[in-house]
Amino acid sequence: MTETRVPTPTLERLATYLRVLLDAREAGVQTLSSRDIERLSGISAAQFRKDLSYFGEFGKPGVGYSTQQLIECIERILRLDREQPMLLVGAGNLGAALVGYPNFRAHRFRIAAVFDNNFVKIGRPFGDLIIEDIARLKEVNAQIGAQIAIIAVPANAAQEVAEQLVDAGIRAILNFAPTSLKVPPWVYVRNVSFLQELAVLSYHLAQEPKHSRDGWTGELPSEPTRPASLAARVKETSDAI
Amino acid sequence: MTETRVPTPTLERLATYLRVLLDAREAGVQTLSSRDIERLSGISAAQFRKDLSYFGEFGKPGVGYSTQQLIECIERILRLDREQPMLLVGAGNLGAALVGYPNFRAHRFRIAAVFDNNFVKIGRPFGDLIIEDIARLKEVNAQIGAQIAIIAVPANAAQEVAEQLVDAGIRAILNFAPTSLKVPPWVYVRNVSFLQELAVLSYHLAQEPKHSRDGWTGELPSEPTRPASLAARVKETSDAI
DNA sequence: TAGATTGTTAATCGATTAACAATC
DNA sequence: TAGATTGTTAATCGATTAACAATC
Repeated sequence: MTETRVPTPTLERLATYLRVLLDAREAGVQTLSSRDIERLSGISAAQFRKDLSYFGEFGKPGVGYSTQQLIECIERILRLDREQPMLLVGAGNLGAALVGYPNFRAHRFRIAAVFDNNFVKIGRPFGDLIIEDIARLKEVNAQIGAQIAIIAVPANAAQEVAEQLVDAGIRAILNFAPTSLKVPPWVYVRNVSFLQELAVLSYHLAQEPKHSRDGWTGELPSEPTRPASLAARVKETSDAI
Repeated sequence: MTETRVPTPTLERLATYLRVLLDAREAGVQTLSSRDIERLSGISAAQFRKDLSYFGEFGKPGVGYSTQQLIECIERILRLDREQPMLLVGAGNLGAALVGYPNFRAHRFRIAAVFDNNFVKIGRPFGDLIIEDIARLKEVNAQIGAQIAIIAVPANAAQEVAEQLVDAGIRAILNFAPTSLKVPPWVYVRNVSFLQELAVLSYHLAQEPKHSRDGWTGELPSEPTRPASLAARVKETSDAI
């Protein structure tokens, strides 16, 4: 692991590689080449190798990468190899979706406590948890020791919440509120904005499609749809995210 | 509007500028300079001017930008100046959060129909809507004419759903399922991955904080917390996102 | 007018892609 | 060994930043 700064896009792609590798392991695949990763992820083989090169050497020339070993390496890099307790602030619809999100557990993320300032909600059950008073944030986190928090409150409350989180020892925040948080330099923030995503989609509707429909055969360039039975698919979708 | 390709980061920032401008208008501010935008958004004045330059000239040298006019221009660029019906697929927790998301309306996004394949859910109310059978997707959208759709189903069902959406005339997809969708070239996809976001946060916990705590006074570099009364704040937070 | 601020150009920075010697 | 595929270097591409003439 050299001391070069790792580009953020590289870190984001690491999570994608991991997903592909986990699928491959599930399917019993022992080894993958960078070309295989390209096919499965849509990210170029060169990009994949360059991304990994920031962290070390993980493959064998002429052979490829051991699925199992690479999974372990990426999990270690991303710190997914240990339990990661998180605080959730905001017991609304979005909070409910996050508490119920099934995929967190597989990556050892766990929402350890949920907070709100609405006295009607405090004390009520919320998934497996009980909604705590936001005023008890620091006190509760003294027990939990979470370093990651999720902000799922309205924009006008988010800055106040962020300051309380920092005071409680949080060092990384996932912010769903549409506002720019001001935090000290040792706290890392990532913003998720549904409106921003939709706005970018919306912009692209205005653009004349550069690619015409002619020539589109319905053939997918690679990785055809998995041959799942209708029954299986029905079962799979039955519980939406 | 020149024919230069607009960088995606520029489009993403446009949504941020708009948010700041709407706040400013709300506060009665008539005019803003690029420096003001920098202070309010955290995005540099040079970046802001460069971003706008892809679309035309909107300011007056020596004066700045008319809040109202710039809002209108950005809304037109992002197509937020008209009603935008959307389809939602997946009536789970996340779908519920999206249907209940209050900020969509302000930007003229509207979830016009929700679909699921779980026959237990079909026909049930979901927010203001009734959950429709996914099999009726094309039929229903023939009425609605939505061009944007949101996928909020599990990963293993997402590709199948995407194909049905494309068949129903959808041209832009916001995908919450952790999988790479294969779609024809005239369909624009954006992915939102909670796990990816958390993984990047998690990585940063491992890094030794380059910025020490020393020298942090709690003073925020700019835009101090709004002076809202406690009562006001309590009211504000009472309904989480 | 003098001061402020724009829009744009040029310089810098950073990320992606292509190519290939090393090596399994 | 011959073929395949890695890790890395150099070339390309694209986005951000800085600087400044134009202009209100």
